[in-house]
Amino acid sequence: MTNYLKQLNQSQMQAVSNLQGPMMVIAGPGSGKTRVLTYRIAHLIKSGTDAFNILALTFTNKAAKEMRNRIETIVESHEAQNLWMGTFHSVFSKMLRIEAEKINYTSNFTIYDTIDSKDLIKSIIKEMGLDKDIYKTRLIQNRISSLKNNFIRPEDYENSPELLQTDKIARRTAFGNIYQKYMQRCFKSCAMDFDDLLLNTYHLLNEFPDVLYKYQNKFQYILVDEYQDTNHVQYLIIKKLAAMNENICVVGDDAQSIYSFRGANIQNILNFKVDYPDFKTFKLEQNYRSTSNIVSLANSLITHNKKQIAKKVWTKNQEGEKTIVCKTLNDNEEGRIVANTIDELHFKENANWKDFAVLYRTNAQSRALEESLRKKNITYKIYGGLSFYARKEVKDVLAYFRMCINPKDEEALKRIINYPTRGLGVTTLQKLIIAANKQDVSIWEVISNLEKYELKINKGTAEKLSQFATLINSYIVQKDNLDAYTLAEQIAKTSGVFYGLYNDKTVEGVSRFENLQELLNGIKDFSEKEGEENNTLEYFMQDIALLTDADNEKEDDHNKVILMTIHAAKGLEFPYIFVVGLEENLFPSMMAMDCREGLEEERRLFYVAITRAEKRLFLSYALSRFKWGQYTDCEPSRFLKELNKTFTKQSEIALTQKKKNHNPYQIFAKTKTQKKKSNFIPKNLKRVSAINADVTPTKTEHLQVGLKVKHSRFGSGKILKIEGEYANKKAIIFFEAVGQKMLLLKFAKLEIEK
DNA sequence: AACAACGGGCTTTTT
DNA sequence: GCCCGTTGTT
Repeated sequence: MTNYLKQLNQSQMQAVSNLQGPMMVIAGPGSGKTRVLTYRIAHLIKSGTDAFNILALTFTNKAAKEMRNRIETIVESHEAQNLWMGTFHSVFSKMLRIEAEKINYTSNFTIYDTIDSKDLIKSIIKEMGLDKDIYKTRLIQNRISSLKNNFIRPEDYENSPELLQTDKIARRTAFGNIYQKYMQRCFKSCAMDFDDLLLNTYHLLNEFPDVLYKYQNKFQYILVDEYQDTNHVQYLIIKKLAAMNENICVVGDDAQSIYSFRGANIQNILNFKVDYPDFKTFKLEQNYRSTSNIVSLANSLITHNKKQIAKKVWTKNQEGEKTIVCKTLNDNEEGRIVANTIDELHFKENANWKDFAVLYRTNAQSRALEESLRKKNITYKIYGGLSFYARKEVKDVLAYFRMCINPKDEEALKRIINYPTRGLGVTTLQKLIIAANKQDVSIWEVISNLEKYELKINKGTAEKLSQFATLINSYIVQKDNLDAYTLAEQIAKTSGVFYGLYNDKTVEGVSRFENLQELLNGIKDFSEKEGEENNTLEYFMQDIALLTDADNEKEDDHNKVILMTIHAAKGLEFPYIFVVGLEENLFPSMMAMDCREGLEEERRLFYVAITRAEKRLFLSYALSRFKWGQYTDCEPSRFLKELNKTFTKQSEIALTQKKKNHNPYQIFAKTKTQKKKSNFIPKNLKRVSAINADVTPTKTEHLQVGLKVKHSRFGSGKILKIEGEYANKKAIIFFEAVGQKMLLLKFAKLEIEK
């Protein structure tokens, strides 16, 4: 047995070493799921499998990257670079670029992001002369996406009386028409949206037996992470690919399924049993992440779900502190308390900023938190929200790049045809679109051959259009000869975009210009990093198309408090977790509450949130929250009642909002014992917190410079200096083990050594 | 074509 | 409250 296998427990070991045949690993939170996946892949490679023959599908690109690095370390070779590993979207877009011709695409196809696809749907609705209040873009977009994820194409839709009836009732009879037109327009633009990447992959494997055969042979071993969050099309793809060898290993946790809105389907777990009757199941139930209090708390919550696979998550870890549940007046106070507690823990427990994460249900909640953190000078980073590449100015420049890689890209063209202004306004664009639709060609085709398409435009406009075409063509000619940065810089400057933004001296304008600079810097890094073969703009665009903010981490972001939605926190872990906004209609969300499935998913989401915590967990809710421009009263979340009270501690609220010099530390908890013990602290300096509630403050009177002391964590040390008074009394101590530290004495629990 | 003024809707969650 | 899109004005 090789050395690296010794680092696994028995169930992990079994899951890693069972290489052949279909298998499912049910892995509780913190049970070493990623470990199993990485070691399993490493073990496959070590056992002689060619990395080229392994397909590993992960939930995020970041996870794939980290796993690849870890595998490389274990197998001690660069073999891991040959793995096909990444998200469904990135792996299959790679496959689609190779096989594009088969499905009548070209390999330079554009990937439309949500904004592109929204814009396209909007213009289709407008062109069709439909009422935009009945045909709401967002709704249509979601419906199209959901149909695609369930492998219902426009023709399937038209053949489904059920679906037709739904839209008939909603008076959206033109939906099928929109759906069809949307698909056609994407195709004509040589573009795929996120869902198309999956849909077309399945289409490719389904319609072309030779392609299927090729990849079935190639992927002798298939691994799927977060299997509980795969959707129907993803399921179909995996099933196809695995059909020949049946060496498929899926890993997941039904209790952590939180993406049903994206088409994720627990049914896939049940289907697995039908498709591979002789499959093996492995359960990873020992939690290595959290204290036993946190594990027990999470277990007490999830038992309220009816639908789940039986398993018992347990831990050998120490008991730890109880979870604190905190009632607050409003969202601002909630933010303030979170910020204060983080600040205090940062100091008291010598924690790094990056050890903290604040999790919330909706992105909108980040605002109050941000304000509080900023006031306390706590360095933080928000994940989610508007991604860098989604910013208008960035998208505008990228549209030029997209045009020179794929000039058929309609959404890119619409963005830049009159940016910067060149006298080609809406009227001209409308004429172009009508002509293009009529002849079933791309807009670019029309612009490139104006005389052929008999447009009713005047000579001046025709001249401007041909100038525009010449400009784009001049970029296209250069695209294969120049590296990404040189070309990008040239486009930015010669198109006039660069100077347009440069001359805008408003606050927003300056910020936009900075973003453009940042984009160019990013491209520069890319050009320098990649080899000469791969440093073209085309490769850069492929690289960024499927990136999320999480993949885009900057160096200086590494030690910051993290703010994100619970969805974004999936798969992550932090020593200190704050879950905020535990209120009815917010968490559980209003949208999800009316059906059992929805509510159970919200509960799983809360389960995910709780189980992110390693050491300490804080839950809070507000009595009032600023919503839609006014304060709304809130009720505590039903989930709080479901938690077993043995593992929580209610923090008493002192509604001191109106008091002058009110110190929020007092709010977090003021237990009765605390009041007694803290008598010697003058009132105005009383700084007490819940996290500290049952700690007796050190008698600081006897401490003086030169004394030898002992600290519970840092060991023996010598006091170098004492400063501050009363509760703020601090000592600089030199510890033999860890060096010099400044400690606030009331927290430090120092013992005097003789 | 560009800008100001106004009104409506919005909050789930994301590749 | 804020963003977005629409309308009206020059």
